Amino acid sequence: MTKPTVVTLNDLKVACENCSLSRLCLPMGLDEKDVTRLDQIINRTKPHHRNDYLFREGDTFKGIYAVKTGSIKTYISREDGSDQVLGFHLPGEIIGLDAIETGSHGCTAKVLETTAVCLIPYEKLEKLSVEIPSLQHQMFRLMSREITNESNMLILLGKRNADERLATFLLSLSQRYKQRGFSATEFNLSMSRNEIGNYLGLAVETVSRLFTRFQDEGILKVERKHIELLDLEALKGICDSSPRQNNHQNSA
Amino acid sequence: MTKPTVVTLNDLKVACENCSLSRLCLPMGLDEKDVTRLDQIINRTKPHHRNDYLFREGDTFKGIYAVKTGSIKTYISREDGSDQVLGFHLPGEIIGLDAIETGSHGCTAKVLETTAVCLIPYEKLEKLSVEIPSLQHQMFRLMSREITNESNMLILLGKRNADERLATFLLSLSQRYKQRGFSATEFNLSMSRNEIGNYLGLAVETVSRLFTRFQDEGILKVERKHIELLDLEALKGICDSSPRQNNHQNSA
DNA sequence: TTAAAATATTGATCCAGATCAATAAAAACT
DNA sequence: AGTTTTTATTGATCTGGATCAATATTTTAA
Repeated sequence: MTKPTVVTLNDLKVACENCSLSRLCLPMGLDEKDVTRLDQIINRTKPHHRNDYLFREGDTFKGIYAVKTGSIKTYISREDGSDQVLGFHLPGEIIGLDAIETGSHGCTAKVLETTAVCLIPYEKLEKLSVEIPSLQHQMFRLMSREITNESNMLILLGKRNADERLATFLLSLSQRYKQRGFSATEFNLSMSRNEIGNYLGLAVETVSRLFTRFQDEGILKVERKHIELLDLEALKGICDSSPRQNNHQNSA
Repeated sequence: MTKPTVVTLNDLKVACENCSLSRLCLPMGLDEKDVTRLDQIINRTKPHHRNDYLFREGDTFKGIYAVKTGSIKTYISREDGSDQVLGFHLPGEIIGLDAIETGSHGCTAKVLETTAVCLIPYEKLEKLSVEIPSLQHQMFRLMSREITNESNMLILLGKRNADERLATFLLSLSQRYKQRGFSATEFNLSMSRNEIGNYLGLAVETVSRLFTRFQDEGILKVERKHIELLDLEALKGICDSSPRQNNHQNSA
């Protein structure tokens, strides 16, 4: 509490130990002293604005980013102009872990709304992880979670129909907002219908029609970007409904 | 070279330093001394046979597995009996990284053909990674690569048509076999058509028809599980062909 | 060796969701 | 305020690949 270290007002605004997200973010599980050490390697910049790039495909990898406020989308472009949205990233989430192996970014990170991020320089982070076992532990956990998240998306894209995809997407946002202390049932979408469709492997028209239908069915209320989830149970029901793709593979 | 340590014949057969895969696997980038330390925590078991499980969904996470010989599939089951194959794993590849965060396995690993694996107990590995920075480095790299691989699958499932999916799959196998010193153009599929279809988000009938068509077009020769790739360039052409999904999102 | 079960192939039909098209409504410029 | 551009909605049509169905082949069991 009464640390003797001199901190400026500016530092106070941004330090991990004063950040409400630290229990979700990289500092999770670190003790006070170690958080301070981590803090010292982190670069904070002024807020980024809509359509800014945090990094682009092919950029040299400098470090991973933690979202503080706002939201980010990551996507991969193909030469023919088609994109694949890989994810939407909310406060407390980490971006850029896929670039560690190759040393350059394999996707582009674009700002969806005014957003503040922390840049954690990777080389320093790796050195510090050797010195702070709990930091290494947390890095392994974060990367492991990322792998699990992507596996879940593979199921979504490989096996689920349009209804299930959108319902799962909305519930995911709901849960993540809730974890962050926001309403689980009322929020604004920072991404367009097009981006949602792209992420979910659906055409924009399909997304639009689904929103309309879900609203007609009383499951939610949608007006432009504003969403109100009226029946979470119904949404959950949609997520794991139809038994399609009954492949008995080798049930041995 | 002339290490004074006493090793039994059995040890010799299996130690990382005598394993031809070490340049692909966990020991990559470690010096001789560190490989020996890593070796000491690794458990080797007798070969597993077709349809054995390495671990099942929900099992307590003990450690990660490195495939030595043979092949493994990982998949997630749903209560309704439908599965999603997450991957096929060849020698030198690591399985189980997704379980680090939760402490229990989120997918099942099933043996496709007689297979030898190394089990690397996770707690010991984490401790050792603090002591051996190059091991921590390699772990970060491996996990990062896993994230990249899964991103690539997301594109495949989200945006590519059936032809592109199968062509990409075959080329991936080709490259991975080549890296491991096997033929890039002739190999046996250890998985069924059903499993391929499941992995690629296609019906088994579609996979079967594609094999037939690719053969008719002179791109490959297929007989049951045996594949001969006759025209790698044609396959590559199929992988990045059609410009579908021309979404101009926000081209800002 | 034969029987039963699993796996693969091929053909016919169907449908969820893509694509095409038109309009409406916001947002961004001027 | 008006004009252009982007984004969203709704309807009509089309199609890639799923599903259904029948048969053939291979593997496993007995």
